[in-house]
Amino acid sequence: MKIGELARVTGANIETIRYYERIGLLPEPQRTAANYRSYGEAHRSRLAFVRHSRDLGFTIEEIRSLLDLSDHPERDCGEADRIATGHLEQVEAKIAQLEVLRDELARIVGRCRGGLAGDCRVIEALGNHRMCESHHA
Amino acid sequence: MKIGELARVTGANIETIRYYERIGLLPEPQRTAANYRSYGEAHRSRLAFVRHSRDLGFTIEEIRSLLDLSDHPERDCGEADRIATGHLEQVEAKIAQLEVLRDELARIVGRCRGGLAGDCRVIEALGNHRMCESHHA
DNA sequence: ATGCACCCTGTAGCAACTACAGGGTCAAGG
DNA sequence: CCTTGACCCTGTAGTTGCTACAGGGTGCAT
Repeated sequence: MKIGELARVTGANIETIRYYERIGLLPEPQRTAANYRSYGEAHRSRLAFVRHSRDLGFTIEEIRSLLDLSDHPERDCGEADRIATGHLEQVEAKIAQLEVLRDELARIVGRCRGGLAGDCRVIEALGNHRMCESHHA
Repeated sequence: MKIGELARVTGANIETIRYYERIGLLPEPQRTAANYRSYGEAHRSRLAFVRHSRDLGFTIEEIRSLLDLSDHPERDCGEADRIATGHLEQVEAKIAQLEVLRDELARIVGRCRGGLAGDCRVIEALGNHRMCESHHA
């Protein structure tokens, strides 16, 4: 299959596929006589792994390690679990941080009663951290 | 006050302050005889506004608009409210998205019972979206 | 032969910084 | 007087994970 079809079946963008190849996440595929990239099932599956991991928020470097484990079935699974657990913790931390922001923003937005910028509570609050209830980031 | 002191009192990084000046968020300050930047209270307050807004997750362009309103007290406050409300909605959307990821990750991580990578449920799940319960991003 | 969809390489851009390299300034201590 | 150290300057390149060209080639149908 050519790159366009691989893009269609995986939902990835063509440029992204070439980018993954360039940074070594995907192996260089064979080429047709016309120098077109030619992919098989192994490539499709590897790209699906990468896209799925990216959708779950793993970084490229984390995915590199996960793929490496996947390529060496004799290794210990603990590393994969460690990466995933670490990532889960980061996601949880990010959620917690965004919730603080959300509450602070909601408080600020709720103060607007319309009128002129000079009297605006929103702008005033942005200039003055002491008006905040919590110590967001 | 010189740039180092401004950085200390606002918690911003020196390079970031110069960056804000370069992109026009902060006005060019006066210079001392030695060509050092020299800041006053107006700069401090403007930088505090910027840092606070960034901490709340506003983009540089949103902050540019907010600063513009702050510089024109006779304008309507509605624009500030519109920006803040829009941003709040984005934060809420991001939280919702991360919560889906978190649940999916927790499910994947929970499957690991140790052992070899070849049998690893974590790696298997990453390669296979059909094992997911929800349609995360 | 010409239009069109597809493919190629290589480079530049995005956000919002951060990190140098390579230099100047200034006050205190020996 | 000289050096050491802390500070400041400009300008450029790197970060992450793509995305968007520019400028060209290929392959098939009309």
